[in-house]
Amino acid sequence: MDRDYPNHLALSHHIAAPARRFYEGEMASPPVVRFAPSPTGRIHIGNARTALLNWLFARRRNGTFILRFDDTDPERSKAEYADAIEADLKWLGITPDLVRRQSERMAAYDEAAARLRALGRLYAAYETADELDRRRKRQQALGRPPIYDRAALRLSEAERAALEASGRKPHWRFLLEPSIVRWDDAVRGESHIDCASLSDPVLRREDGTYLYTLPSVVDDIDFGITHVIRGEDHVTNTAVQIQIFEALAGAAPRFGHHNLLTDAGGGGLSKRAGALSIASLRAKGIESLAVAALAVLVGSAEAVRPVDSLDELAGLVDPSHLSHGAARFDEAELEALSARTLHRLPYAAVADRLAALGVAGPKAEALWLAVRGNLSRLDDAAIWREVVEGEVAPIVEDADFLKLAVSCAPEGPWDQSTWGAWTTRLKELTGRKGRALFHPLRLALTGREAGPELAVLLPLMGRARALARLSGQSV
RNA sequence: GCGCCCAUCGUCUAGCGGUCCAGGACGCCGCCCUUUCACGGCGGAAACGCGGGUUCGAUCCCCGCUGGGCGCGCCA
Repeated sequence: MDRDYPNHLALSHHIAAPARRFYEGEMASPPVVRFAPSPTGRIHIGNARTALLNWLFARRRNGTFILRFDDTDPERSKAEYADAIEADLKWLGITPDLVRRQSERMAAYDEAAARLRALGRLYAAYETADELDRRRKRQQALGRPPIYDRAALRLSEAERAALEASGRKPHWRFLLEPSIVRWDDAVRGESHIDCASLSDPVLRREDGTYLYTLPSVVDDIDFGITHVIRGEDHVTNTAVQIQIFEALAGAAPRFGHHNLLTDAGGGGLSKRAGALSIASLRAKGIESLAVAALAVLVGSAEAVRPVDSLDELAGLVDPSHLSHGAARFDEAELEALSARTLHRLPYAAVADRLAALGVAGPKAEALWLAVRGNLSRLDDAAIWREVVEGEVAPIVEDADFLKLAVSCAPEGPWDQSTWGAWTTRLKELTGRKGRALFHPLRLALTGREAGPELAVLLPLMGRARALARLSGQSV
């Protein structure tokens, strides 16, 4: 890093000093990563994958995770979206160590732009957006790559003066060196991009505002980012950014580009981002732990499986174990994983959420353990609370049989062996077995076709309630 | 159109020239727990895109084709 680069914009006490060092071979100090969404909408499963990969990476290595809002586009950025994104991340279990906004750091970008200009790497260009658009289309039509021709560099002083005199304001482009930029990608290994095939990127608009590229690099430098983990839609940007990093700081952080997700049909995800928004998954009652697990495990060498915590998940995630091709994200698989996640959650992990559903008190844990294996969403625990201690309208399929069941009901108190003894007696009395024996009882006792084992439900339900329901009473 | 990346069971993948008549996970099917639905346990079916090379020998290396993802913005 340049010695003379001003340090005053760097994060001070928030981040341990060693974290400011850029990546150098094997990691010596805890990493600093960032997730940098633009607050122009809610996040979907694809964004969540990036956020989680960063968070889990930092978490496992005692690193720092920064949430950085790339809100340089004042037209589209909204504070409400930023808040919503933070809420979505929190639901996933991600709490940033630091939150920053690019809109608050204009001075730093001005300073960096001035340095690039002094270095001869930033030049004024006067084409209008329309002109550039037409030019691109013409190049495409001719079968040529749509690359900026650097006409601005060939302007004479007189031409430039005339343009300025006519009121034209320039936008500013970064002068790319025509080299092949190489880096060792944390996911994809040795990578390279030929910058001769790229346009000089516009860093600053004619109105003085910045595009994503420069602020991103400046922030990565000033915040001491050691690893940039992002989607592979950014690989081409990497070449450009490495050149800017080198111009500004002498070195670039380590990059890792994870594979992208497609929808169940194999198409790009952005089109149906709404359907797979974190908010919608949450509204459907999907477990956040399942969303997190599938988001980072799919498309990796690790088997998709339920986890008990994000820490456990962190142990399963490694950038080098991600595959390089797009992977399918199937919502049906998510729902199945969510159910399996639920089936193993200990009471302590869900006590608060259960209490909010009205499942609390001394019997709450026993109820949870009795029903969790049967749930596909946690909210359904409330149904079984109703069955066990609330009111249920029994379904009477065979009144005579139920009457017989009442007449031979064991005396209390009931325990887990009660059900077996009771049904064995009924079998002897009627010769019934299988579905004919159990189905009418389940229907009357719970009002439902399916559910947890009655042997465990019965003691929780109690003798009086059970007998009343078998008699057709709603209790 | 040009560039980058990818190509193994339905899906996510392991495989890094002989160890593969290809391993795991989910899903599916069957059996068991149970004399019910579900949960759980056990077992089974199921794949190397196509065509050329290289090699004694290709899933693994090279080329082409096909298919797919991404990029080529005064978006991020």
